[in-house]
Formats: sequence, structure tokens, C-alpha cells
Amino acid sequence: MAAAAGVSITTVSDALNGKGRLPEATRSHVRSVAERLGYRPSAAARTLRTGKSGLIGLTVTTYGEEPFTFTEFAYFAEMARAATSAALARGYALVILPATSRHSAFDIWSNVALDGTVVIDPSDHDPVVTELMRSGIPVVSDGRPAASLPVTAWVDNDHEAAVRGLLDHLAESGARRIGLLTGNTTDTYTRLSTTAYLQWCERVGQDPVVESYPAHDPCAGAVAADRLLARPDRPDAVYGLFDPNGTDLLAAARRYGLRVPDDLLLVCCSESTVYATTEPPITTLSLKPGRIGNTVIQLLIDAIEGSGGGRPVEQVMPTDLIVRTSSQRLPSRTTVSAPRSPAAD
Amino acid sequence: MAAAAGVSITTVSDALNGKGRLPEATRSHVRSVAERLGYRPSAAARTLRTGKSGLIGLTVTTYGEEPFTFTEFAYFAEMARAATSAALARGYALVILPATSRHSAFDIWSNVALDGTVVIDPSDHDPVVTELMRSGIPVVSDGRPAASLPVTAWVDNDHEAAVRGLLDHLAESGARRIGLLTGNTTDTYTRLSTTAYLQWCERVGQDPVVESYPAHDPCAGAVAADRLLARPDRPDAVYGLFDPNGTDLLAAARRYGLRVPDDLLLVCCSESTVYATTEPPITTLSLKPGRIGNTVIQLLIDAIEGSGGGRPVEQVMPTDLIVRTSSQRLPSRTTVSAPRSPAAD
DNA sequence: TCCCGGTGTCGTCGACCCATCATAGGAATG
DNA sequence: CATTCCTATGATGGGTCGACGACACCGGGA
Repeated sequence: MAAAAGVSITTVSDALNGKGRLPEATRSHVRSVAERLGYRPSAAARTLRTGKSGLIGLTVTTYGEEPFTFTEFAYFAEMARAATSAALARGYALVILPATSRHSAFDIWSNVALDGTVVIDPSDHDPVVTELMRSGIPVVSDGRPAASLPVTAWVDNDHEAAVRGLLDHLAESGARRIGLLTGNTTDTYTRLSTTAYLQWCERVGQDPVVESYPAHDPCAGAVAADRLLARPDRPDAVYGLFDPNGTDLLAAARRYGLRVPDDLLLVCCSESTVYATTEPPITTLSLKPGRIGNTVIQLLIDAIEGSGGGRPVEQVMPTDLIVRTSSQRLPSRTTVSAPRSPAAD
Repeated sequence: MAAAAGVSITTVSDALNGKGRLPEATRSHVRSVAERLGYRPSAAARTLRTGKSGLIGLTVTTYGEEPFTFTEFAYFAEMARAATSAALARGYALVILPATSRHSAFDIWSNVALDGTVVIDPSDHDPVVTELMRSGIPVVSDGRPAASLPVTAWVDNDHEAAVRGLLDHLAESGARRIGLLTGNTTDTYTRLSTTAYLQWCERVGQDPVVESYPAHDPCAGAVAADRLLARPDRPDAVYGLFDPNGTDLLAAARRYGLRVPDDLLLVCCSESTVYATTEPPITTLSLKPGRIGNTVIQLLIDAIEGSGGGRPVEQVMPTDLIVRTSSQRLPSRTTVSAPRSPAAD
């Protein structure tokens, strides 16, 4: 390449990277020769020399057997999409990597040169995260990490505020006894949300009505929904913490002959758009994964490039309650929901 | 590192990689020192020297503004998940890269050292693909590429057979006039499916009833569905080529007071699970994206490692018709729906 | 018994991968 | 001769690979 253009290797490098002080003539000449030859500088060599690969790892904690769940849940999917997009805008690409597992996926981690890593819902003592931080590779977490887990920065929703707001909304719609469908896992999201619920109950003087189940068991949710509505102290409103809870609760309500929203108000936390078209449409709490994904990437790249000195390392983002029919008992002819609902009673 | 263990750099390399001929004592000694120091060989240096990065590019052709759609459609999402998983199993990781766009995303492509690339639904003259192939980097395509687009290998469904089978199924269920909701784009999937439909019509002597619309316009689908059912020669069965067609057609049928499946049989091509719980459940044609994703990766890695000499470069995979209520008019209490393959593929 | 080539095992050397960066060098100019 | 301005030189990053050197042990011939 250098020979073809009749200049030195350095000149080629400088010309292509816009560095050094070269006359425009040389620069464009080198560029045209490179173009003609289809020459591309070796990414590997550049990475070796500069120490920057332009690659960011992305990993999602998984529960089941499959090593990857980043497409299975709408939250992860949208978060990953936004993150990929934001990274691209700043010249980085995302590498999908497996969360730690017993199969020791370490090798694959050390086989790729990363400038930084995004971790979604890290487990409390993720060895990969520890290892990366020890190596000086910044890690930004989506979801508040355990205190024992060192990360460069993290982003999370204000789950407490979200739950409080949503419970207030239900109460305003006339709910007297609000139930909670939650997980029996100890992850931060579940813990914070449940605590916020209990505190809210205490404040307004309501006895908590809680059913919990192993959140990663797809069938257990339906059973727990059923249990909740079968209780003697049956709630007249329910908040489901997980994505499938909406349909599960709707099905359970149908089984018990409860009309939504007349007999039962419903809200669930979900990013899925199907709840806009269920019968009736269900009010959802959106965690705004897109915004989170974008923020996580900005924080991470700032850390990588050392350009975000002043930015906070802990960022709490607001959520968004999308109010639909299922949580509005009052006249509510002001329904701003789907204009085309076939008005089936 | 080499100094700490009291051996040469080469010995460290050999010990850690299990190469060379070293006594077990030396090997384990080096390993323990490396462990203690937390030493990891530089991925960049290894890549530079060996020419292998262990990285595979993944890109999805996009239509809209957003540079990434790999999570938006169930097909892409599942395909990507399976591919990631399969790659991991063989020691590779996937890098998400943008499809070519006017914003010239070339730079990001040449900034990462790839061993190979998976392209989902490549456009007819994708310059990135051409460039990669010219550089000797294997490219495997999901979806039959245009003849002008050179790829190492491709995998696709047998769309013609799928359409024939599904039309036969509808006819067996009593359909007299089957309509088609299709796209007016020229991509291979649409073209093959539409042609197969027309040929089938000719064979059985039915006049084609076709409505087409720009498939990437989310609203146009509903309108086209409406148009189809408003025609004077209204079909008594419809096949929708795209994922949202099922709900669109269902909604349209409701507006016209058509009962499904009594007045209208419905099938659509989709990977979405929501069609199992619609009212009524809708028969879907699954393209088995998981199986495709896995196959694509196997072919690609075989090409990279030069180990798949005998394997065909063009692989056509069967589809799966998941029969549900919407396409069974007769007594049909004998629901013979697909025996629920545990998605092992 | 002594010396020497033969055989084999371990471990090290040096080249190499290919850009990038700091600095030295050379030409043109004042 | 000093100053600019441009370009070449050489070191550098950190492994990997082919080839060679060091060393121990063996048996055979002198």
C-alpha cells in the first residue's frame, strides 16, 4: 500500500486518519490509492497499538438453560436495540457475550478485546464483572448492582416512585384493596418494588395482599395470579410486577367472572405492545428501556474515553405509566385509548 | 509474566494454550502463576498474529430509520438468539453491526476484525457484503441472496413448498377462494411466496385474490386487510405473509361481522406466540428461525475453519405449519396441531 | 574405559503480524 | 545559517510460530 502510493507507511496512516500535518494533495492521493486498492487498515493491529478496540460487551443475566435471553423479553430487546444504536452513533459496536455460567464462559470473554462492558441485571457476585473491573475495563450496569459488586456506573429506574405513583393512580380510580403479584427472587427490582408496595400500604392503612412466585417459571405466574384472585381477601385491583402477569391476571379474572376494570383494576409492568390491544387494553408501567440503554452507553463511553468526568455514576431514571382501560373504573368516557376498539360491550 | 514464572514468553504461550511439548510440571507452574497474577493474554495481539478474532458480524437489513431491527420482529430476534448461542458453543461471539446505510457505516465495519459475517435478508447489492467477500471474509446469508450478490453460503426456507402446503391445508378445511395479503416489495420472500400462490391458484383453477401493500409500513397492513375483505369477490380464506397480518385480518373480519373460522379461514406467517391466545387462536406458518440461525452459524464457522468441505453452500429448510382454530372449519375436535417440538433446534 | 554420534526432551530465539506515535531527518524558504 | 514544513525512520504493542540450542542419556567402536 505504502509502496503503491509512493509514500511511507506513516504517511498512509496519517493521511487515512486525518492526523499529522500533510499537504492536502498527499492526503487525497493516498486516499484515492487506498480506495483503488480496496485497502483497509488492520483492525487488529490498530487495536494492539492503540489499546482501543471500539468494542463494547453486552451481557444479560439469565436464569434458564439458554445462554441468551436478550431477545426474549421486550425490556431486554428494546434496551439492547437502543444500546446498539447509541453505541454505533459514537463509533462503537456491541459484542453479545454470555453471562457467567457454570460452563465457565470465561475464555470467550478474554478472547475478545473490549473497551468496556454493559451488564444488564448483574448477579450479586458476578465474577466476570469483578475480573473486568480489576483489569481496568469499565463496566456499566443496567440495574442497581449489589453493594459488593464494583461497577463504574449504573443506571436504574426509580422503582419506588414508580410503584407509589401507580398505586396512587389505582387508588384514585377507586381501588380499595390493591394486591401485588410479585417474584420470590431477591433481585433488586423485585425487592425495591415489593418494599415500596408494603410501605405504601402502611401509609394508607391497607393490609398488604401479596402473592409471590418464582419469576422465571413461565407457568407459575398463571397459578399465582389464580391464587391471588381466589383469596378470601380478594383485592379489587392488582399490580403485576412481571411482563406476562397482565395476560395471566386477565385470564384468571375471566375464570372468576370478574370484569376488568369494573370488578378488578389491573396494571402490570411491561414493555409489550400487546397490552394495547387486549380486551380490555391493560395499563402498563413502562421502564423506558430505550432511554436506559442509551444512558448506559453514554456513561460507559464517557468512562472509556475519560470524557465524562463530571457525570454521576449513579443515575436514576423515571418510568412511564401508560394508562389504559384496565385501570380506569370511573366514567372514563374520556378514554384516550385505541380509537378503533370494536366496542364489544 | 514470563519473568514472574521464570520462563520465556514462548513457554508461557505454549503452556497456556496447551501447545508445544512441555512437561506437565512446567505447564501447571505457568498456569498457577498466571492465575495468581490474573494474567490474561492480549486478545488484540493474538488476533494480530493468528489472523483470527473469534468474532462474527451479524447484521439485519433494515427499512426504517432506526439502524437496528434485530429485536423488533420475532423472527429476527429468535434467529439472532439462536445464532448467538450456536456461535458461543463453537467459541465465537457475535458483533452487532448496522446494515449499509446512506450514513456510510463502513468505518465501523472496517474497525472490527471479523472472521466472518452473517447477513439477514441482504439487499440486492449490499456493498458491505461485496467488500467482505472481496477481502476473503466468508459471508453466510439468511435468505436467498440476489444472483448478483456473492456469498459463501446461504440458508433459506422452502417458501414455495410452505405456501403450497398451507394453501392445501386451507382447501382441505373447505376454503373455496383463498386470498393473499402480500407486500409490494421485491424481496425474495415476498416474491417466492406470491409466485407460489399464483401457481397454486392456476393449478386448482382459482382466480387469485391479492392485496398488496408496503410491508414496512405498520399502518398499511390494516388498511390492506380491510381492502381485501371489502372486495366484491371476497375470499373465504386468507393467508397473510407478514407477522402483523393475523391481528389485522382478525380485526378487519370483526368489522365486517365475519366469524373466524366459520366465515373466514385465517393463516399468517409469524413467529409470535400471541397467536396462540388470540380469539380465536390463529394458525401460523413458522419459518423456524432458531433452526435457521443455528444452521447459518454452522455453515459460516465451517467456512471460516475450512472444516466443512463437503457441506452444501445452499441449504433449504422446511417450515412448520402450526394449525390452530382459525384454519379449521370442520368438526375439528381432533386438533392435530403440531406435536409441540420442544424447540430443541 | 573413553570418546563420539545418535536420540529425545525441554525450552528459548528471533522473526513476524501491522498500524501508530514520537522523533529524527531532509528539503525548501527567509 | 536558522526556520518551517513535510516525510521517513525506528521503536512499540503482545502474543504465536517455525526452527534451533542446550542438555541428558544411550550404545557402539577404539
